[in-house]
Amino acid sequence: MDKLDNIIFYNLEKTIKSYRQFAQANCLKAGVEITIDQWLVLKTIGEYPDITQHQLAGRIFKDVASVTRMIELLVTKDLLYRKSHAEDRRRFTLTLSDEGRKVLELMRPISLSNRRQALEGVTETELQTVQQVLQKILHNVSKEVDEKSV
Amino acid sequence: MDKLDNIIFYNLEKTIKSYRQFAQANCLKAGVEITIDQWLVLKTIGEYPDITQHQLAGRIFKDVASVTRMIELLVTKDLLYRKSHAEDRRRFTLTLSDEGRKVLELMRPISLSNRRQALEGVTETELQTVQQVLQKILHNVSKEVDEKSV
DNA sequence: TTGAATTTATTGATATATCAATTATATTTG
DNA sequence: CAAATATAATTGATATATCAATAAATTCAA
Repeated sequence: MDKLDNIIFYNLEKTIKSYRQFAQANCLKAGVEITIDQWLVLKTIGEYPDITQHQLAGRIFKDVASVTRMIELLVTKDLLYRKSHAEDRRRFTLTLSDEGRKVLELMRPISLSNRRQALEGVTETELQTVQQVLQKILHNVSKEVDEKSV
Repeated sequence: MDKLDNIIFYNLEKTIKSYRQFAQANCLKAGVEITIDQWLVLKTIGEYPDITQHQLAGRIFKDVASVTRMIELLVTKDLLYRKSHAEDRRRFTLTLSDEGRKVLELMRPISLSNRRQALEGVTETELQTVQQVLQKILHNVSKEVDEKSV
């Protein structure tokens, strides 16, 4: 009853880790030298060109400290430029380099195919249920900001 | 269409990370000084007293290297004993200390309550669907050992 | 408009993740 | 049985996770 295998969160972790390994292996196979996490950063910057590192961290559920270091790495790899922000000198403007955009292009079909393969045999209805349940859990575990102020 | 928010794996990660933070915070609140991962190790050793580190790593989807280091830490914290295995000198016998068992006891109600809170409003049917989908995904992304040998 | 509070980001310390190389012991096989 | 192979675990290197402390710039408020 209390066994790990029956615990949904355990299975969630197991699944997501397996998927990550699968996805990572497919990137390498396709010759893209980038981690899934680094891809997430690039992709998010692509979607939100004027994002702060703080917001970025929130989007990809990482710590700002991790984001700082990932960005350093991506800059070193010449996938990303970072320059001081024009209006707010605390911030940085993050811009994809040509190389960075190329990587995103290369990754698009790969990530599509990864997802398609992983979801083979899963119906649209099932998928919706999963998304709903995830939403509920997310809501349940998010800090109830003012539970006591009621 | 291609936006991160629509990707189920992105939402899986988001949910599991939020749950982890929630669970970790509740442990600390209850005064248990242990990470969720360390708890997983202890719990697994409790369930499988004669497990090898290699098997343990498999069970908790971690690398053997990570397991080595986590065990070192748990031994340092006096939650775990490690002694050479009687029959196979490559191995170690891992045994929970009294303190380790106490931590597991303390954690039981906490993890139950964590899960109950997190799953509030999720029906049994939904839960089953999720488990099914996870199983399918897991199957899809697991190495197809002999795809080509057909 | 100055001083306090807030925001943005970095850095240090420690834990975990992952890969590759290595060591020690066991097992298999020629 | 000795040599080759396999298994169990460790170690080093590098990436990421998380917390706390700090620094710099901005905003707010008295």
